[in-house]
Amino acid sequence: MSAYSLEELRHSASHVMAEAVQRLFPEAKFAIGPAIENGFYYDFDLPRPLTPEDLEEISRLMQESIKARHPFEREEVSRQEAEQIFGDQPYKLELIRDLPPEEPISIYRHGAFTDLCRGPHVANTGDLRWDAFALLNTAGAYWRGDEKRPMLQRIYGTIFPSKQELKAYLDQLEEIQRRDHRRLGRELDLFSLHEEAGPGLVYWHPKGGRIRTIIEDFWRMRHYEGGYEILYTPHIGRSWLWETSGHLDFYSEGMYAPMEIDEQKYYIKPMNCPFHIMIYNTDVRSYRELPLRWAELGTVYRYERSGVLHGLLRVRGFTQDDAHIICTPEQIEDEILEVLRFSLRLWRDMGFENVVAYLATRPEKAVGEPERWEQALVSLRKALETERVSYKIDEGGGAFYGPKIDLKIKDALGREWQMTTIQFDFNEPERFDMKYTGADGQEHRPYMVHRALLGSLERFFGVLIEHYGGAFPVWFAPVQVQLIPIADRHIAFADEVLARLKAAGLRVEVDDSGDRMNAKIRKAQLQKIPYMLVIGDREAETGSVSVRLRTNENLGAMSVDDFVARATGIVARRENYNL
RNA sequence: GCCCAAGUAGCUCAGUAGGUAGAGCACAUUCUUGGUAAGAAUGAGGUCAUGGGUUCGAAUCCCAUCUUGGGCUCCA
Repeated sequence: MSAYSLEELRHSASHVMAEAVQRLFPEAKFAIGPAIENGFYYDFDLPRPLTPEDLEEISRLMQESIKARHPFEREEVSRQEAEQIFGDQPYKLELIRDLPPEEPISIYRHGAFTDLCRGPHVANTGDLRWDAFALLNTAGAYWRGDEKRPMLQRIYGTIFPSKQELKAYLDQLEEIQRRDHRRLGRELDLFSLHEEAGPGLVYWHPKGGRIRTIIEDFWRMRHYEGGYEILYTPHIGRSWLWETSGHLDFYSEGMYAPMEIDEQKYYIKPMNCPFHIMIYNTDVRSYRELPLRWAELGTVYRYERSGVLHGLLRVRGFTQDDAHIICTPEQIEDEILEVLRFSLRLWRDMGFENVVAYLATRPEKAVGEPERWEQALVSLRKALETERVSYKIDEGGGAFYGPKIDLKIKDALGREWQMTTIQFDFNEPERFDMKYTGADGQEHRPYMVHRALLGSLERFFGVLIEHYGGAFPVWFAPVQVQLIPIADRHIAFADEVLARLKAAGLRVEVDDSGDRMNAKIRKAQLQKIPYMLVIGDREAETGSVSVRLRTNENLGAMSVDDFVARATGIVARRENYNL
């Protein structure tokens, strides 16, 4: 076992990889090669694009270097020496120029390769295991992440202390692929996207629609319980609305181009807030009415750059589970706390237990009085601390119009997804001149908070699919029960069972195809249907059903009533799994 | 938007000295009525992403466009 940290292993492996690339391309220019969360990468400027064969060759050369047991040697050099050593390496020269003058410049050598590097590294390339690393893929990456600077070629790889750990990681990557929502969306017939009909626009199929309905119904129920009212607003609005909100000034790149009707420009909405504000401003508001909590499943369209679209996770048309909370300064702490609680509870109900919060504070350019920012921040921080949510501070990461909490949700594979956002808005209340009359008879500016909990239904659906690997909890499952008559003569009894299960509120289908029972089971199994009820002579005679679970467990025969009691109980308790 | 790769039947994919396309699954019809993850036969199904070009001839070579994938940048 290695005594080195993963970081040391990975950073060292990136040097070994760079050495291999240098052997393959003597004219290569080197940029940077750090260790990252799950591995390492190195960026190169190369004379031609890399091919998969190149990666194999680079792997082979790396193995050679590891087996050759080159020691890593650290040396401190003067700035002048460094500039000489890296005289033909423009990216390294740029890095050297940007190093703070007081910091010593260190270089690391192993074999014939020398790199500008702070270290630390393993003592010897032989401390890396030749069978525990893998080069994963190549990609383009801008020098210093700046899209105006040259595009370099990046190679991603990873290394672990042992072969077993590498294998576990590669297995996990495979599992991620198996759970990919784009793949499951097709296999389970949940949704589709159509390039010919417009990229980034989602089509929900009947089974996806079922799940969406369940989510929406549950969402509405919870919101009414939580003191929200539900709004419906238009999908388009005249340019006046977007000029007033400021979106045309600072967000027009993200909006679909306007259409012209009666010599007026109409824009498809990228956000719901101005519409909610229109409703607020239909009346003179009193502090007695506040807080107002107005929610909408609002479908918006945003122009996302073509390269960023990704399945359901990044789309151009989506439905936000949006809400705006409008309240007085005195109410703000309670309201924020309540939103956070409400959100955490919703996530638990959906089967997500782990959340991490990010608290984003005032950026340099911002609107709104500092006292309001301060009060907002205090209320956000207090809510997180009261609910004992671990959080990180994102200094200056707030929007120009207000501070926010973002919640990242951890899925079954430990991946974090940014879903929930709770944001103050000091911009639009000003622009739309929102007010209320206080107890003092004076006009006041209310606080307004935007919040989207699931984020967008599309994105949430994508994460939900991957979280459960398509095996949805019974209360979500589009088909909960598959009836499997063994032969045609059993269809009549199956139809009877169908009627009884439907009457009990279960989503159930009969497989009356000419397939054999084995094939019917296989189909249901692949569709990840929680319950399969086999119905043959024995069951028809005794009025029972034979219950099989998608976990491959066979519960044997039980009466239809017993099955209904069992299944409806699990649905009512919203249990995540089907046992 | 940028770099690289890819686009052949509904799906997964084969099809390189350029000679008008193939498999498995799915689908349809027929036979089979079978106790816990694939019964059998037959059949239908493709302007090889789109538009140009080279050629006697293009799925195959070249160019452009669109889309998808892996990343980068972006995500007030």
